[in-house]
Parts: sequence; C-alpha cells; structure tokens
Amino acid sequence: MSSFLPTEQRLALTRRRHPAFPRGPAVLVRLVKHLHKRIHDDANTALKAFGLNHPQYNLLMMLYGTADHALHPSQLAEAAGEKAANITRLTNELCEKGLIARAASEGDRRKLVLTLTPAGLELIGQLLPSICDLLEEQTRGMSAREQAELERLLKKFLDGFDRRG
Amino acid sequence: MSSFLPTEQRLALTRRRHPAFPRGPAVLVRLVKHLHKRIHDDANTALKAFGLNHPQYNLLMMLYGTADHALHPSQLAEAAGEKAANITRLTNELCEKGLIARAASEGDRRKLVLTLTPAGLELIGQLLPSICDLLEEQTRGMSAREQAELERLLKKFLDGFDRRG
DNA sequence: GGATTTTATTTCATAAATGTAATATAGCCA
DNA sequence: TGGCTATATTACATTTATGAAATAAAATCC
Repeated sequence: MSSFLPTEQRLALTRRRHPAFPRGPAVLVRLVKHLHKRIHDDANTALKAFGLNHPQYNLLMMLYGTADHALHPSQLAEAAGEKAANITRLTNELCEKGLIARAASEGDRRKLVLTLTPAGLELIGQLLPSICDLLEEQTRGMSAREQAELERLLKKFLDGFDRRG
Repeated sequence: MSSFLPTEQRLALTRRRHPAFPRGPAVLVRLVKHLHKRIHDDANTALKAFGLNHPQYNLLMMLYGTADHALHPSQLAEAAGEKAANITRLTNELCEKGLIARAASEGDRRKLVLTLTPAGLELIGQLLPSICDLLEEQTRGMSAREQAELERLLKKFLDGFDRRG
C-alpha cells in the first residue's frame, strides 16, 4: 500500500508515549519531507540526460520565468530559495556550460546581471517536454479539483511560516 | 503578502512561453520545496539548543516510535528516508553523544541493532515540548478540518510517486 | 556441502549546501 | 566631500549528503 504507513504507525506509538505530541501537524511535516525527497530524486533522474541537476534546472527556470530572462544573483537566490554562497557555485557551473552569462549591472556596480544565453534557452526548450511529462505523471492520481484544493491548503500552510518570520 | 507570489508570477510567464507547462503540478512541486525548506530550517533552529540537528532528531524519533526503541541501520535508513551511508555517519554522531547504542544482532550477524540509551530517552523528553510547540505554531493558521484535508491530499500526492516506483 | 548470489554495513572519494568573513561599491548624511 | 552604514557578491572553511567500491555474513542453488 502506501509507503507512508510505517511512518503513521511510529507516530501512533510516539503519541502513546508522549500524548501531547500533535499528530496532525507531525504527519503534515513528515509528508512534506517524503514528498520533497521523491520530487527531488525524480527530477534529478529526469535531468541527468540533459547534464543538469535539480538546483541548476531551478535556476534556469527562474530566469526563464522572468520578463527579460535576467536577474541579479540576490534575486535569483531569493527566487530559487538558495543561499547566496550556493548561487555563486551554481551559476559558475551554468556559466561554464555556456547556459547563462554574467554581466556587470549598469546602474549599481555592486551587482551583476545573470541572463539566459541562446544555448540556455535552447536547452530549456529541449528539456521542458520531459519535465512536463514528469509533472503530469506525478499528479495523475489527483483530479484538477483536488490539485486546486491542495494548492490552496499548501499556501495556507506556508503562510503560517511567513507569519512566524 | 505571501512569499510565494513571485513564484506564481514566474510560473505565469513560463506558461506564456511554453503553454504545455502544467501550472497546477508545477505550483504544487514548488510549494513542497518551499515548505520543506522552512520546516527544515525551523527545526534546526529549535534543535540547536539541544545539540542536535534535524536529521539526528529524526533518527532519534524513529527509534522512539518503534516498539522496543530498536531498529537495524537499514530499517532506520528506510524510516528516516536517508541513504545507508548517511546513516552510518549520523548514528556515529549519536553514539558519540551517548544517545543511542550499537549492538550486534542476535539472529543475523550481518546486522546491527541500534537502540535508544536512557540518555537518549531523557533528551527526547527534554526536547519534545519545544518540538510540540513548534509544530502547533506552524499549523496554527489551519483548522483541524483543513489539516485533515491537507493530510488526505498530500497522501494522495505521495501515492502518485509510489505508483511510479 | 561448496560455489554463487544476495543482503547489510561501512569506508572512502566526491559533490552539494551552509555560515562566516572579506571585498567592493552604493547610498546617505553632516 | 568625507565618513558612515547598508547591500551585493565572492572566497574559504566546514558540514552534510551521495555514489561506488569493499567487506562480511547469510541465503540459495546445484
């Protein structure tokens, strides 16, 4: 059946030993952890054929989703949820592959501008069909209505973290 | 407002450029990623006071949630969603702290048995109140009904990955 | 029962992520 | 303008995670 069953059993036992342990929230947290792992692993597998890993793909897609395909490193860090130090390393890798380019920022010379190169755009065009298939397949079990409801609830969940700061 | 808004805007632009890109599934995947990050960071912060990090805490709780507080390394890896190599390192750390103990397995001498020590149990008792508070707070924005519905939908989402193998 | 295959665990090399400090420029204010 | 503060980015050290090979014991097969 579900790969999550053992987790629930352990949680039940935990509650017997420590009744204050909040079952619902703990289940949600563990579900997110499990899902994240599966999503990350699946994506890495699918992207291997294109010479990318998941974080690199995410950076490319953040640029792809921006008006002029250009972002400052700090914006990219924020967009992709990566630490600044990580952005340096990952963008170095993408530069070496020729998928993005670095340029000095016109207005503020502390900043750089990262842009997708034609090769980067080309690669995105090549890999998107695989990624679309993957995303469709991963959510095949849910109706459109369920997906929308899940989206709503996940956003509410995330709001709770924003509130905490 | 929501920290997720920019993500949605980028997704909208992505769809304009590549109409086949499935918005719903992509949003779900990105929400899971954001949530996981926040959960992981919050937990690490809360656990620092107890000298633990999130993966170490997870291992302790997997043992705590098991009938006799004992698991083989391979079971622990499965339970915590960690790779075997990682389990070796993490359990070494926990052994050095005296929170768990290793023993040879009676039946199958390829295996080890990992058990919570009294000190490990004691530490869990000390940190659980903080963790319970944290979990309650993170989910405060959702009603019990919403939490239950979210749990149901996340399980359905996870089922999709189990089906893929 | 001996050879072969499978399973469990660890070791080691490597990759990925993070924190902290260093560097450089911008913006501000007197 | 000069000095102070804030921001952007990178470099370096450290931690954390992963993959692949090595080791050893069990299970299987003939």
